[in-house]
Amino acid sequence: MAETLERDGWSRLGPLALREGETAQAQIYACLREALISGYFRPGEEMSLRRAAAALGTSVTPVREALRQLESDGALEVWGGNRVLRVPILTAAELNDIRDIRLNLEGFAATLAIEQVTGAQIRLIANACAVMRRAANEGNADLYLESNWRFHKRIYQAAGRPVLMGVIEGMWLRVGPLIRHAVTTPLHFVRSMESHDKAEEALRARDAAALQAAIVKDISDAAMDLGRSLTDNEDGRAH
Amino acid sequence: MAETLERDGWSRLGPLALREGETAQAQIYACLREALISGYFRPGEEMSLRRAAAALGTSVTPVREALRQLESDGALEVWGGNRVLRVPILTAAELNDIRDIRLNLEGFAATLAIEQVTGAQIRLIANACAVMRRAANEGNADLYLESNWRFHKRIYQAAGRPVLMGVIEGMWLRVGPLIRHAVTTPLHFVRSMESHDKAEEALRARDAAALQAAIVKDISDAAMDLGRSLTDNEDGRAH
DNA sequence: GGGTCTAAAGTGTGATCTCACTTTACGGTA
DNA sequence: TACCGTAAAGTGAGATCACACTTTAGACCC
Repeated sequence: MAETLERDGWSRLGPLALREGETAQAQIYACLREALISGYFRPGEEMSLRRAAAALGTSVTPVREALRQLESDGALEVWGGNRVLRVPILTAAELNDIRDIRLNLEGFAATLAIEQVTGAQIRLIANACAVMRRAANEGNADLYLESNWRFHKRIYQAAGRPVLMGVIEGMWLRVGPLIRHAVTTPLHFVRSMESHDKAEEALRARDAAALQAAIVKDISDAAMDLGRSLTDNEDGRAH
Repeated sequence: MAETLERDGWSRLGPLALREGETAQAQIYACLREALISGYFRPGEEMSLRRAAAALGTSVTPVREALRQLESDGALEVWGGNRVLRVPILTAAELNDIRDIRLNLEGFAATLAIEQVTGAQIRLIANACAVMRRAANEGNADLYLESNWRFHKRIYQAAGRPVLMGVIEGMWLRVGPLIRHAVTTPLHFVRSMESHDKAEEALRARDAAALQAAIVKDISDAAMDLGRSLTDNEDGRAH
C-alpha cells in the first residue's frame, strides 16, 4: 500500500466531553453506535478497552459495557485467542441475510409511514434528501452518508413503530462499516439518488406501493455495491 | 391476591455452576436469555446487580455486563430514579409493533426454510411438535413453552440465516415474559396446536405458502391472547 | 540472513471498593 | 390515625487492581 491515508477510527472522535446527568456508558455507546453507522471504523478494526478508554478520557469500566452492548447488537465480535473486540468482517452470505431482512422490514415500515406521515415530516425528509443531493454532487462522502441515514430514518420513524425502528437501525449498524467504501463511486451516487427522488415523490403522492418499490430498489442496488466492495476487500486483504 | 404462588425468577435458576473456558458473563447472559424467553421472569420484575450476583454465585462485574447486553436486546430496561433494571412492561402498541415484525420475518423465514429443509430436520421439527402436543394435553406449561420455542426455532433455523434467526429470537425475548400467563388457557392450547399441525403438514408437503399461512395464523392468534392477558394484568395491577 | 527462544507489552476478565443517589422503614409528632 | 422527617438499607456507576493469557518485539544463536 502506497500511503495509508486511512485514519484510525478514534481519531475522528476526540476525547468526548461527558455530559453529566447521563451515564458515561450510555454516552460512549451512543457515540460509538453513531460512529459505526457512519462508517468511521473499518471492518476488522480492533477496539482495545484501554486504548478506547484513553481516547475517550474515561476508565475502562463504562467502555467495557458499551462495547459489550455493541457486541450484543452484532456491531462488534470477539476475535482471536485474545478475545479482543473488532468490527465484524461480513461474509457474502451474511450480507445477503441482512439485505433480505432490510427488504422486508424497511419496505414494511415505508408502507406504514405513508398512512401516518404528516406534512411537516415530509418537509424534513425532503430536506434531508436535498442535503444528500448536494453532498452527492460535491462528492462529500461524510455528508452524504449522514444525510442518507437521516433521510431513511425519518421515513421509517414516520411509521411510529419504535421496536421496528430499533431493528432496522441494528441492520444499518452492521453494514455501516462497509458502506463508506462502497459508496465512493459516482455511479452509486447517481443510481442511489434516482431511488431517493422516487421515494420523495411517492411520499408526496402518498403512494405506498411506489414508496416501497423505491426503498426496495435502493436497498437492492446498495447491496450489490456492498457485495462488490466486499470481494474487492478480500482481494486487497491478500497483500 | 389470595396466595402468592408466583416464585421469584431467580428461584428457578439456582447458583449456576460456571463452566471454565467460557466467560462468566457469557454464561450468565445465555442463562438469563433462556430464562426470559421461557417466561421465568414476570413483566416489571426487577433485577438487582447484587442480588443477581449473589443468586448466581459471582461478583457483580459479569452480571452487570450480561444485564447491559439484555438491555441492548430490549429484554430489560432501566427504570425509576434508581436506574434499576427491570423486565419491560409492554404496551399494546409495542405488542402490535412486535407482532407485525414477527409476521414479516417469521413468515419470510418459513418460506426460505421450505427451500432448504432436509428430511432429518423435518423429523426433529415433528419431534418437537409431538412433545408440544403431549404437553398441551397434560397441561404442562413449562414443557409446552419450551417445546413451542424449539419447534419454531428449528423451522427458522432451516432457513440457514443466522442474522435473521437472531432478530427473530430477539422478538421472542421481548414477549417471553408475557407468554406464560397468556398460554395457560386451554383454548390457547387447542387453537395453537391447530396451527402447529398445519405447519408440520405444510412442511412435509414442502408447501411454502401453506407453511407461511400457518405461522402467520399462529402468531396472530398468540398476539390476541397476549393482548388479552395484557389488559388483564393492567386491571390486576390496580390492586 | 534466517530461525528460535525469551522477555516485555498488551489484552480481556473478574473482584473489590467508594461514591452519589434513591428507596424503604421506622420513629416521633401533631 | 395520619403525616412527616430522619436514618438505614439498597441501588447502579465508575475507578482500580490482580490475574491469566496472547501477541509482539528483540536478542541471541546457528
